[in-house]
Amino acid sequence: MHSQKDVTIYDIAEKLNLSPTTVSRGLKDHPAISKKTKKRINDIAAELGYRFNTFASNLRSKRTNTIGVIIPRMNSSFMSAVLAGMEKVANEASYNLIISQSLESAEKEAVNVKTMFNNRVDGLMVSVAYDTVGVSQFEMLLEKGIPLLFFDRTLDHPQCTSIVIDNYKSGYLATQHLIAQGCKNIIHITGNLARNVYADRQRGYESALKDAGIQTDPNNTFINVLDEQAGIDCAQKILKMNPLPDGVFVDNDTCAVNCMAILMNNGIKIPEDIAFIGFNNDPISRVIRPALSTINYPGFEMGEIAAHKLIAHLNGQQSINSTNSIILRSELIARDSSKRIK
Amino acid sequence: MHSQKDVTIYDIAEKLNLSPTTVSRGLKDHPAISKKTKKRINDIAAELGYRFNTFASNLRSKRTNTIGVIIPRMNSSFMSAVLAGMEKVANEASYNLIISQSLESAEKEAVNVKTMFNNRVDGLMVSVAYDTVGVSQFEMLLEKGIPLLFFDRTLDHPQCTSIVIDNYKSGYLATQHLIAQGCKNIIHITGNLARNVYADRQRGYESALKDAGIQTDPNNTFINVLDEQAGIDCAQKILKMNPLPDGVFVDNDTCAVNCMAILMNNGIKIPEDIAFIGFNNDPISRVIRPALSTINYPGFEMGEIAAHKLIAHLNGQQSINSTNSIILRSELIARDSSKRIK
DNA sequence: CTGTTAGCGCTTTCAT
DNA sequence: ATGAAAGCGCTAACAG
Repeated sequence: MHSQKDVTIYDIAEKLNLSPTTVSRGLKDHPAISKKTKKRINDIAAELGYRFNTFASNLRSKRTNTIGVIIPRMNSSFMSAVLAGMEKVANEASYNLIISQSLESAEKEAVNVKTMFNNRVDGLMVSVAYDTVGVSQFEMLLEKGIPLLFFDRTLDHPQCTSIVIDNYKSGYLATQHLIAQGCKNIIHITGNLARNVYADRQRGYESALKDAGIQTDPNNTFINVLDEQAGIDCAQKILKMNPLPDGVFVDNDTCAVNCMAILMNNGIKIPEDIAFIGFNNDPISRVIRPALSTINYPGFEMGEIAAHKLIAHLNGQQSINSTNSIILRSELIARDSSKRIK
Repeated sequence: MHSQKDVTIYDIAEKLNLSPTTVSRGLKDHPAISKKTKKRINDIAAELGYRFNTFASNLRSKRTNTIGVIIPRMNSSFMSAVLAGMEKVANEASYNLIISQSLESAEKEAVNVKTMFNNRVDGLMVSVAYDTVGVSQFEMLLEKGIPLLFFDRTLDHPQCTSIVIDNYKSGYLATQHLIAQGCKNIIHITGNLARNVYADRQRGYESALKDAGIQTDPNNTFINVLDEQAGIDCAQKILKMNPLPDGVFVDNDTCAVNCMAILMNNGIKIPEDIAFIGFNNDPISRVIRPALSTINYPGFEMGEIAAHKLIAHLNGQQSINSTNSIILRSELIARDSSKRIK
């Protein structure tokens, strides 16, 4: 079923009466090799159908020029933006990216870490799964000195840099905005409070209520996985409330629009009856009617900065550790779903 | 900056007075090794912080258990579903997947193919970029006997299997549905007609019109990249038409909803003035109002089947070639955006 | 059930 | 500007 024998640099060397060393250098565009020799090498390589053997190279050189990325899911425009930012920076520095998904499972995440570890990634960037607990699954990397960086959904570790937005402030601003529109009974739909992003937004939500003299109510915080079904479920839950809330802050745009759709199907007017604000500035927030107010999340920039930090570390220019963490700016985008005051 | 020396199977062997072979087998859960020895090996491995060296293994064994996937973009729910289906099947057969994006660029796609090639993927599954021309960039794989399979956006090659939906029929059904709703002046917003998916849908569109005795008009086919901006641009173009069309068939839901949003902003009523039907059954089609009629695309199933076919080939059970191509069923989902007849 | 030997294809080191 | 020698860590082939 399979291939004939592979062409190696020895085959090329033999054909040209050169050493394998010279061929290796020639193929890598090493400065010490003459232009002419390089051309001969490359011509023969093409003619013989030579292909570079990454495994032999990595085995010998003990480096892979590969950076691992583990994310919960590939499906949001936010994540696409992050990955695009990472890929841009990595490519410019001639690193490859290998990306894997935990599918929000801590277990799969641990397997992915191990695979990345065995694949000798030079460094790893992670946004942790919904239910990840502790950092022990990452210790093997740190013991070997492999730099580990968290972005968006982070874990605390003195040896790790984190790149986040100011989730506390974002939560505060979102809630404050609803209050400014006259909302007094505001629900927060959020995720696992063990995750920094949700915990910080919840704190921001609570602070904003407190600063406005509004009592916080634990029943007004809904915790779920923030997907489409969760949005639908929350809508059902809201419809049963008495009195109805007058404002809803959802930590994810996709979840928010699904929730809105069900409420509107049930005769609720948005923003008149219930004002909405989401999170992420997903493209969906712009096409839905009423357009969804949201918090802009600079994903591309986050990806760029994360990759940049990691590569700076690999080049010995800067260290990965918790003192180098970065908080990016996010901002509120007010659209029709929250505008009750004209 | 980096790590101490790596622990190898030799280190483990020495500690236990075993041969490296036995250790290698023990770590792999080889049946010929006693339970007891296996346990000793694994315990010491854990204690020493041993990590398996994929490169050495791949170099020696000349197989990687890795399947490459190249897709245009990671950002649609359709693609997520395809990848999830592939990953499920691949994992069950203990293959790893490496995924890369062409970002719709034929050039980047060719680079990705080369990288996959150098990484010795056992097989490759590709949905080609928007502007890919010819199959020459894939010839190196075929020459080495590396199986190549196309899905969704395919190329014709006798040695390659393709997994597609019936795009002709889908285009026909979508158009026929609009006609059945009373539309007589129907626009088709589609992509590069060099791509099978768009060419086939366009043929279906034309056949449906013809069968209904409606004259086809080249000006009624809009060709673009089908992203959000394209949807907006198409809306502007439609607004300038006189008379306005009464039906629009868009080959992508995301593009469709953006187009609808602009039209509605300009006072057009959907479906009363213009009926809409999209393609893919993206989640967005369900939350938008009016809900978007669309064509369901069985992405997960497509991913499963593609991976299954490729792995069957690698196991010598079945061959990858054009005679084994598969056409999956897709179906029309009628929602409010096209329902003019009650 | 366990061991010996050799070599996968490359790059590093040291030489010239 | 080029080369010789060695070895990265594993597993296949053969042996017992």
